[in-house]
Amino acid sequence: MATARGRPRGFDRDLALERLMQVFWAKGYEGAQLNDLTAAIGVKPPSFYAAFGSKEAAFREAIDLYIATIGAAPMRALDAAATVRAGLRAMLEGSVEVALSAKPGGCLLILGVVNCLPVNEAARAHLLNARRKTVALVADRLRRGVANGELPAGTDIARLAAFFHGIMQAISFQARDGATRAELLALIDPALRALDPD
Amino acid sequence: MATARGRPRGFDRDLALERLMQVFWAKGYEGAQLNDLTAAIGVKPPSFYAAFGSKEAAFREAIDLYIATIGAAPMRALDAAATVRAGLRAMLEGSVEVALSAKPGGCLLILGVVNCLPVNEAARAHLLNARRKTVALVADRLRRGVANGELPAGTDIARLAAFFHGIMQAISFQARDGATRAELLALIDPALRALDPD
DNA sequence: GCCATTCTATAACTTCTGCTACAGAAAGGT
DNA sequence: ACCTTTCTGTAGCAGAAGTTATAGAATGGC
Repeated sequence: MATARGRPRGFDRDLALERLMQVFWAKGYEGAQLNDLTAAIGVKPPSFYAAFGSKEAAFREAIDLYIATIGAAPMRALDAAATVRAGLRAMLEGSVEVALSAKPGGCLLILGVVNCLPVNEAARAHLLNARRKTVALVADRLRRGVANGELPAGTDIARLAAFFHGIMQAISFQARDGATRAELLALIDPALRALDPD
Repeated sequence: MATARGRPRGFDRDLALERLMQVFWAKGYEGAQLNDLTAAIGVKPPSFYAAFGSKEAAFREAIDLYIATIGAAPMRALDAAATVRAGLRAMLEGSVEVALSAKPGGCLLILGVVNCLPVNEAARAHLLNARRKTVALVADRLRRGVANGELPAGTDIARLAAFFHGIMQAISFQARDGATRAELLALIDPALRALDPD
């Protein structure tokens, strides 16, 4: 083990990353300015760059942290439930809680970069990739439902996965627009009708 | 009628506004830089400012034009159809066409400003207001459906209106993420299940 | 022809962006 | 004690953002 050389860092990097995540969550990638980021850590730019490399690298780390912590709960709920329907309901209810747990609300993976300058296309691509993984997890759960006979054999997995991901996007967007918990939860029942037999 | 005094404008203001709308549509409010806007008209900044006042004023005009032209078609289709179900289907299909009719896709009212700097909060508020009007139009159509007996008397109008607006948001987001026409249209049938009787 | 009026282009301004050169401070190695 | 290594704050970089002062060009009115 190489012992720590040089002057030790004056702040907790893990805690700092958590705060960076909060700032990116609240303001989006481009809306989060270096001022906001460094102020949230209580540190000057050189320390920020020494610890995280660049704004984009910090964003990627923040995204990974978000996926591992905040975003993981709804997807775990999806898998843990006994039935597909209960799993999707739990996932969507979890998404509502996530969307309300920060101001101004919504999912970082969905809202973090929507429009961006060409310079920041890489950050957008990183989020797009994360969203695709979300859809894949929903598809996996649906596939399990077909395998164990809960859903009919001819079920269009991709279509339903995209649909329920669409409901998550709607929850995020409406939370960002100031919807209440009751309003967001009210989106779930109509959506679950998509599982009804023909 | 006061006759035109002074040097006449060297470009067609209406055509220019249409091009500004296209740029805002493609890049969003903050993503559309003055460079892009003036280049799209073929004009230098002072002419832009003489004609439109400011970037934000131009955006508001572009939004109004979008609502009156592009955005009006789905809402007209909603009203023109014989039944609520057919109207909602036509509205959503129209939204798909709108979302695919420009690159990189999606609705200007939904995606034009998502994250923004505090300075640009007014532009965001302008779009938020336009979205509320969309929801109100859907609610009106649902109310007509209750009035003529097509929907049950106890129907939760606000809930369903928010839900179908959520589907429009999902269409916009997924179009922006590169979904095909078939994928976007596949969101509609599951959504219309929300109208099924209990 | 000359005036007032209005549009246009050149060129710049102010402000802010992400980022960094520099010098000093705080630690371990020897 | 001294060197190396690494973090820290001050101060400022180059570039781009939206916007505008200025001077010139093009029209109608008289």
